[in-house]
Amino acid sequence: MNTKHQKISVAVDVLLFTISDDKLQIVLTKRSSEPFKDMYCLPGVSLQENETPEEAAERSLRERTGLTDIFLEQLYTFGDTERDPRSRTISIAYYALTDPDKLLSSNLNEAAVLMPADRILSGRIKLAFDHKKIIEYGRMRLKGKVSYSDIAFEFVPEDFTLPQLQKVYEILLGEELYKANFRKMISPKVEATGEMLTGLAHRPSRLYRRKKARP
Amino acid sequence: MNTKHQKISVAVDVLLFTISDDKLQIVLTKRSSEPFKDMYCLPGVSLQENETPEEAAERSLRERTGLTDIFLEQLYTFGDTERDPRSRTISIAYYALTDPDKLLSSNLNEAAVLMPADRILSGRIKLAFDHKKIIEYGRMRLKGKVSYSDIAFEFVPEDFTLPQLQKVYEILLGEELYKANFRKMISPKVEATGEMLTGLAHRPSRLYRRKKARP
DNA sequence: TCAAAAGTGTTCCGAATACACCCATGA
DNA sequence: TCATGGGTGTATTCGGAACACTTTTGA
Repeated sequence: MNTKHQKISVAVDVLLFTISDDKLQIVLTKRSSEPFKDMYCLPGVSLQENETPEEAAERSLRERTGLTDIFLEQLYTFGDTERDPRSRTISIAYYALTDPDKLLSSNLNEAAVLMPADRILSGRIKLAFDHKKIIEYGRMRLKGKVSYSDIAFEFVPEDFTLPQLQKVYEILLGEELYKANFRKMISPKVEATGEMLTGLAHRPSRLYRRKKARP
Repeated sequence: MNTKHQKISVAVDVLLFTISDDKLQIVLTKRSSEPFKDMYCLPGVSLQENETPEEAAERSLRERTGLTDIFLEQLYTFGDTERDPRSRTISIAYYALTDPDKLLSSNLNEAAVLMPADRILSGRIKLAFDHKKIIEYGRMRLKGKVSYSDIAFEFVPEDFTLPQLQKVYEILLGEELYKANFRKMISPKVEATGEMLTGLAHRPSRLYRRKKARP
């Protein structure tokens, strides 16, 4: 805080993950103006003088997807000097997680779409700015966090079956898991609701709920 | 990126950890002007238009401690609206690690001091801005990373003994470790130099070096 | 009655924990 | 010769990986 006291633009971009269609998906919006007109990018806002970065991220989420009160965490701050061709802009990136039911039931802005993460990461879809880099970083973080935290629960509804939850873990980790071992690992964290999920051409599965306290 | 395109001040603050005197220590500088005149704070600079946040962090390190080429990683971006009483300023915080020998042999700026982390975290030393919060966050990250990465090596010289390295682990983790088990855990990561550290009133200890490749 | 997926008990293995002991030096 | 800390082998425990099996439904 001793050199020239410059002011620069600060964006807050949100990387909203969900899992639907057995794939990890990301919410993107289409740019309506230059630069990168008509290309997809992450939903973002410009940080206002009177709001915190987290509030800006919540605002971005609310405006684009109608979602509130979902998992939201700061990801990383991207500050390459050339990342925005208009003017020097840094981006404080956040990532958010939601189960797809919440996403579809809320009023998803017409300009927002769901895109499979694989399609973006394989480079088949080009994104504006350095947003592909942000997604790569977020994908890594997500994978890293699965094993030592409970973020996987953010992708399923309040009541879920263990096979559903196992599928979420498998998608996030990118590998198949053994059913018996997965259940042993997860069982201290969940409790049966007593309900069943029926209607499929095989044995019905119990519904579970995330266990609250840890006494 | 659709609301008012405001510009705000961006600081880059560096949390430089080292271990000396068997304690985790942090480099602080004393503020020479208002606000918070004469209080300690983290060394920081104002992000310039033509540099990345990482470059700014390196610049701050170089100016205050003369250190270059040490471990440096982005920590978190702090953006409370009231964190700087002068004007809206966000801080991109980085943390850096070094062994104390490098720190002392380099020209430590006269305004910079080493302060034990405990004294700051216990609240006995008041810091300017929200820098205590930054340190709390950095301390957590440091502790979290010890177990699943090799950051502990950053705190010892190139050649070190296993008891020295064990002490580093113990300080970072805040708990004592069993010698035999620590050695089994660490041995795949180190190789003996063949040298010994002698001169103490007990059996000399072998010197080790960090193993490079992982074939 | 059979395919399909849910659900469970048991063995196996390796890594982390705990324990017990020996070794080399300076004073 | 002994206090001090360096250094090492072995038993034990625990959790994850792997395996084998039973159960319940719709078609």
